[in-house]
Amino acid sequence: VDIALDLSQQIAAGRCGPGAFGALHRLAAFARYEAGECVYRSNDPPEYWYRVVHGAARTISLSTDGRRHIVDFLLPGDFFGFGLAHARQFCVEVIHPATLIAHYPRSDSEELADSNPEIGRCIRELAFDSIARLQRRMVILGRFRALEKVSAFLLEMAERNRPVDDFVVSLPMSRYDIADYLGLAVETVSRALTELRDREVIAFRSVRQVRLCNRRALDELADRLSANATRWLL
Amino acid sequence: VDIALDLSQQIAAGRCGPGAFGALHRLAAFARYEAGECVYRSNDPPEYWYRVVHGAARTISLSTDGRRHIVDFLLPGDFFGFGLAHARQFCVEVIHPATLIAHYPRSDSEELADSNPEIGRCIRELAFDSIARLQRRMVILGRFRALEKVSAFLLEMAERNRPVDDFVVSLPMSRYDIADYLGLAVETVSRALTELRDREVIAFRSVRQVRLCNRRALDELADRLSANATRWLL
DNA sequence: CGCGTAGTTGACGCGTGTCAATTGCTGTGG
DNA sequence: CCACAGCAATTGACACGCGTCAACTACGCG
Repeated sequence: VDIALDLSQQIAAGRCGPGAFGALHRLAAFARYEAGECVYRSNDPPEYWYRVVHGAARTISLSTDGRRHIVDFLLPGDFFGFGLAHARQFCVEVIHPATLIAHYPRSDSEELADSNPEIGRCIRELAFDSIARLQRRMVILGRFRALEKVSAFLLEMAERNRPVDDFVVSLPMSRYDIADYLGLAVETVSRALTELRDREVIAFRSVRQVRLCNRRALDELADRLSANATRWLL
Repeated sequence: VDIALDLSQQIAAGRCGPGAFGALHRLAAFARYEAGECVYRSNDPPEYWYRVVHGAARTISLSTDGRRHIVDFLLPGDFFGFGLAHARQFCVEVIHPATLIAHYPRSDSEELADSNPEIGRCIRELAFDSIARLQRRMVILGRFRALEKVSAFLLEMAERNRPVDDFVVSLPMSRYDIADYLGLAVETVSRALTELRDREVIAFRSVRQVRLCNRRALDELADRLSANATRWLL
């Protein structure tokens, strides 16, 4: 386990000093999962907060008729397990082989957050970031056309992959997962991707490695929420 | 301003003692808005946290082509303005006449949260609840059929209206708002509602007051995420 | 009373879900 | 090494739900 790399990742990503995170990290236990394994199921007692160290996982919700919806993808650096203090609504399953996940005992972490303002602030910031990300996803899901959704998805993944490469995005999840994430059918995802390939907006290095050839076109398709919508009255 | 009512609301809804909330409340300034007014716009400096005391508002995102998407409805008791510490992505507009909103200066509140663990924990809980709510909404948006979305929406509103009445839901927002919230066309929302009325699942007391006649049917339509999906392997 | 906006209803076409067939990839065992 | 199984991914054909456009009604306000 490369804790050093791990730590620097966190510090780079967050707004917390190394000292504070050190204290939190001392609470962590690490566990390794294989693809398909369950980190927790709905209704499991909420004993831990978690963080992905390496690999990838998905947060899923199952409806009674068997349909599945993926609520979030969890990539290295992402904390999860926050929202389930009162009722766990979702399961988390690992989707990448040899995924490493840090467990933080909930009550100890809460205490630490109470006694150490820096940690407390840090957790708040993490939660707020989570909210911001979910809200952005909300907008993507609300979009109508499949091409926009898929474009936005690729940009989201590119953004969250930053440490690796800005132009080559690796997709640790299957097309089915992407479909359930975007609320589309697998076939539609596939068609959208080949459409983008034909337009030479993206290219495939392999099935799960996409190169973004024309970022600008992608941005236009995804129609990144215009931060310049300042002049709106009403 | 009925602060007493307001406080008891908070205490009932949250997991925070009255003392802690009192300290937070002493920071609050209150402002009254008319329908259509803007609480903040994207890119405004993030000076405050906010809370709806009375009335209703919407969090919206505008795309460059003019389409609008409603990210969240804000009802009495809801805190907002959390997610924008680093970049404000959304505007918040009031949709109900004479809406009252509490402003909490951000830096003061942060300090208070740092120095008072009870407040800190409280804010965390609020943020976690927010996350849970957003995740549930994510599932609704991911659903395919319009009828399911609208049913789920009605149930969500019923749940958030609890103080008023479990069976009569008042909708402070227009059909257009509902449509933009669910990622549907106005006409589709309208059709779904009349469909539900014809099936005698709901009845209209007025255009914006819905009575839930057959909660069970509504639940089935919305297919509340089965908390009983315990036996899932994979 | 007349205007404007919100809401409903109808007709129609497009996008996407569904079903089915094909191809490609990966791992396993002969 | 190849054969085969099993799954992931793609592609095509078709149906249908929902977005679009348009007309009409209902309600509130000056």
